[in-house]
Amino acid sequence: MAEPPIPKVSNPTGQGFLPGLAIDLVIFGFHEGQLKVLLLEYQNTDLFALPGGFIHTTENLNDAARRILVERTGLHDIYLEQFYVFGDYARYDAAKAPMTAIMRAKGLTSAEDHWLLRRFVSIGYYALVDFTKAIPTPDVLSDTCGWYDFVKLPSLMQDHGVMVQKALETLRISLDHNLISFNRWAAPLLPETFTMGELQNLYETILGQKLHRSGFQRKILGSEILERLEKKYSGGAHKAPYLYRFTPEKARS
Amino acid sequence: MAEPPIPKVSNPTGQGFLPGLAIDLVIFGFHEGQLKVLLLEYQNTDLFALPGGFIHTTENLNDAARRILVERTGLHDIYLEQFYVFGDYARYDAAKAPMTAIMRAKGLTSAEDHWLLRRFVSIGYYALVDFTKAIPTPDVLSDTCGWYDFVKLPSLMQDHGVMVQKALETLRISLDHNLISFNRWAAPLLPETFTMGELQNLYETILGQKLHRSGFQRKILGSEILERLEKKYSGGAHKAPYLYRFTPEKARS
DNA sequence: TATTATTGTAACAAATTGATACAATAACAA
DNA sequence: TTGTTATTGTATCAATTTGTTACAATAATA
Repeated sequence: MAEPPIPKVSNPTGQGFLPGLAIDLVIFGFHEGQLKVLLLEYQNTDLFALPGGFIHTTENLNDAARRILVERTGLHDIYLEQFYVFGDYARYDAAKAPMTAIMRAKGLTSAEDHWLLRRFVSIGYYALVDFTKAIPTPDVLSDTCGWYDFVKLPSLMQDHGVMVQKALETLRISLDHNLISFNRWAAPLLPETFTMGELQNLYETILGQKLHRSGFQRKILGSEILERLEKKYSGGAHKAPYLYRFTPEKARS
Repeated sequence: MAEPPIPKVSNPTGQGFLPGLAIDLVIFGFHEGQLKVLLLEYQNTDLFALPGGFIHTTENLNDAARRILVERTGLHDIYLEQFYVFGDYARYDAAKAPMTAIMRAKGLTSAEDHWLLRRFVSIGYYALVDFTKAIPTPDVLSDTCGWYDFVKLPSLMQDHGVMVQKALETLRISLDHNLISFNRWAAPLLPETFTMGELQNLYETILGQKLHRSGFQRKILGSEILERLEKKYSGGAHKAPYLYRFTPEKARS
């Protein structure tokens, strides 16, 4: 984040950006059994899209992903991970109509050779946060920026639907591996301390299937990523569950 | 592979290519317990490098990877898979010296603003073949193109060493999943029919560790990817092993 | 007809996972 | 106080998978 963001609207030649290369973000949101995806709507269009953007000419790719997240959604300090590059030529044609509409809505000339209408290869990054803690704000290009239920996503621009699917596959495969990273930043998936039930609910929501309570507890406790704290008196008419927290980095082997 | 390859040497502006975007290939070669990597040496330099190249403006990314493989190594019909995008800005500086040397060796002007000296983001693809069946031929840019033992790789240009490491990690994690794909093309890792021992040797070489014979057999037979054929009379003073082949696609569930 | 090397598989132990059961409570209601 | 209820932590046992060892089968060769 070395450079100030270049206002995109007043950048008719795409100067300062790596040409032909974009980043798109699939930000999954979780809370109490719900899975959502962060989408934005371009002004005066009916198009839903993933937040995306371009890479500054002197910027690391991973830094660009983080910057784009901030600029387009207002969210910051979120753990992002690469998952795939989308580079079919057919993306180009698929992008023309929606991009022209977006530009027209913005009052931009949609000259045939405008840089935004050229072919782009897009690098996909994904993240997972608590959507009640990550309140997005639309940027200057977007009407809205908000959370949409995964089970009833609106249809998305271009190949963004494919991106979401591929990101979810990656997330499911690597949930164990990335859980702590996802949780260490702003908008963590779980509060500082949480119950085993809350953690299991997170797993079940992401994986889209029920897990056996006993086996889950055994697996998680066996992995030694958790530290048990005092009990939580929830007010419910039942035994109070223990609270846990992720073992601080320094204390792990 | 719609377009004829553009001779790179006589392309002083990089026309016809997506700017700033490259593909680099980590081609692993296996044979009888040895693991190798395909490297090339640029003319009149001491630089070893991964085969790489650029993407035509109307070409699918995955097609570009296959074309680059053919153009730079002469190998064709090999299953390639994306594994990571290398996009740190520091790659830029790291590339300057070697690229200048390569260009000078080629008699090219190394003007500061030459397109090859600009910043590139590189998409990594990897593959796994039998290096005795995949005989590479150097292209017009390279002195040599050949197989190098993984355990004593020469030091590589720019961040190509990091790429090899990352590719191997990916290969190890997804060997089960991609084995049949790697084997279905030219230069398959195993002959049409092979013994269980040969398959186990492949696994041990890629994973870099010994596996228990009994357990390996159980796992592989249990996965039902193999069909047992007649025995192989090897000439050795011992019981003849069965031959196997991968179950043809159509016969699998 | 032994000998040797290697293979296929059985056999058993050890470890992991799946399923069920049950004791231990917080809160609440009688 | 004393049930009642819901939920948690864990024990228990079964089922499955994995790790290890053992052994019979058997080509080539001496």
